[in-house]
Amino acid sequence: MTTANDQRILVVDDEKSISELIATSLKFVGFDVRTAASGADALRQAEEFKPHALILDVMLPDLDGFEVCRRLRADGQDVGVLFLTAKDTTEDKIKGLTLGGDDYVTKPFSLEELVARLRALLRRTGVTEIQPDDEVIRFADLELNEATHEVRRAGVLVDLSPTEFILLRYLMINADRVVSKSQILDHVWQYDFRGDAGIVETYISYLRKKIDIYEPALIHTVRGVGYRMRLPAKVAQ
Amino acid sequence: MTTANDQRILVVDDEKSISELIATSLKFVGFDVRTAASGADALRQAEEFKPHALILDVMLPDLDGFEVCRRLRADGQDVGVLFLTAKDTTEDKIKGLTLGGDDYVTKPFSLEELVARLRALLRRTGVTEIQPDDEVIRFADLELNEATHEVRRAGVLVDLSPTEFILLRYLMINADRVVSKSQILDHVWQYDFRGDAGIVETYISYLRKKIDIYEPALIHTVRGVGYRMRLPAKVAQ
DNA sequence: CCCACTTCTCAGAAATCTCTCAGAATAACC
DNA sequence: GGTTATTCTGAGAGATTTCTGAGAAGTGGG
Repeated sequence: MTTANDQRILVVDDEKSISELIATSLKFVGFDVRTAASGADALRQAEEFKPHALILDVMLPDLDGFEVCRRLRADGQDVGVLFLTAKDTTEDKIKGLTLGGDDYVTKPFSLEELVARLRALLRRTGVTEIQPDDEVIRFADLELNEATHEVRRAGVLVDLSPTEFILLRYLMINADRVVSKSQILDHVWQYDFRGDAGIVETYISYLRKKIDIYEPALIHTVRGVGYRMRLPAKVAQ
Repeated sequence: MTTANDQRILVVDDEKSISELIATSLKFVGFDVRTAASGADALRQAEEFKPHALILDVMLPDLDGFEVCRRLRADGQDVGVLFLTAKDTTEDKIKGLTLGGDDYVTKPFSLEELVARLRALLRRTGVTEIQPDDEVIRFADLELNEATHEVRRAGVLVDLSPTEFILLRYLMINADRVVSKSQILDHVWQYDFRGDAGIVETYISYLRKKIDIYEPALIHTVRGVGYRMRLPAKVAQ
């Protein structure tokens, strides 16, 4: 399911908890990951690691992220960059980032969102072969389009809120596998969410009311374990 | 979306931030770009790079842009030139010196505007294969003509301000995809704009009052993500 | 110099989303 | 069948995002 890609990503953040969180997630979905904790370190590692993309905190102890990016490019390294910014980063700093295909995500983020954005960036910067349909995830008669943000069930447009969209994508990516409520919480919600896993139940309920009003139901509860997106048919086990 | 074209553009400006900004944008939309920081440098590079067009600041440390242009032509290089001028450059000066298919853009510019003008120039100077309808962008019953700057909805002429026009063009070029407010800001507004992304909301509102008074509405908000131009309820697929 | 137009800011209204909570429903277990 | 643990779902408070009108400031034409 998680396509083998072997693309190299360099994650740069001085908070180790953050860079490791990201690194773990990215490795899990198949990327080849390294981390750096400072701008200088990032430049050094980029040199030899030749990453396809960077995930780069703009707030670093030495050089800021923009400077790192500038130097890399000056150096001829043509990598896409996904910046991490604090929510209150002034807009003019962020300005101009989306021009070369770069993008930014504000902290705190959800891992699903980060990965989705990273994939979109890799797609744009053309490191990977263009697969036009790459932006559509399908399961049964469910269809989720990343580029247009459209979701259809049996061809009918379904309107989802941002969280519902990310949750559904997570379920679809993990189709046929059981995912626990805490897994969902960890991936779909922002990493600083302090609430209780009960919210997942609420959102599953929202989703069902929007996409499982059609037959057959696709979102199934696995009592005591979590949820699983699947078709009914399966006879045994 | 970004058509492959492989046309060579030489960007000449002594402010590195400007030439890099332009280069990044042009590369992203598929041009083959080089930069030069002085008139002499420009002449040297033009010699070997054989660009299809130049983007040329008129204010250069050594030779001014017009002189560069003159020498290139004297040298037999038949390239189109898009001049960059300060806002207070007298118009006569420019008009007198821009021959044939040349054009000029005043600083600060918006990147969408720059790219559009560059494309128009390439079209005129015939470096590229003629795409007759290239100057009219259509979506549903909306029609935007680059050459005449006319916009029609359902055949009816709609009067737009300059910013509205550029914004609408950006939305139409990206029809069916979601574009974020920062993307819009980066592409449509002048690069020195210091305000916040809220202005995009205001202009979307202006546009809606001018083009979405007709049914069906074409400009749709994707909450939490951005805007998207689309027709309603495409049934299947 | 005035007028028309445009750009941009701001702030309140409207829309929508997030999250909590608590009782109802369901499944599991004895 | 009764009991307990788990999940479902509706209601609602509060937060966030978006929309829009009003007006200040800037620009260019006549």
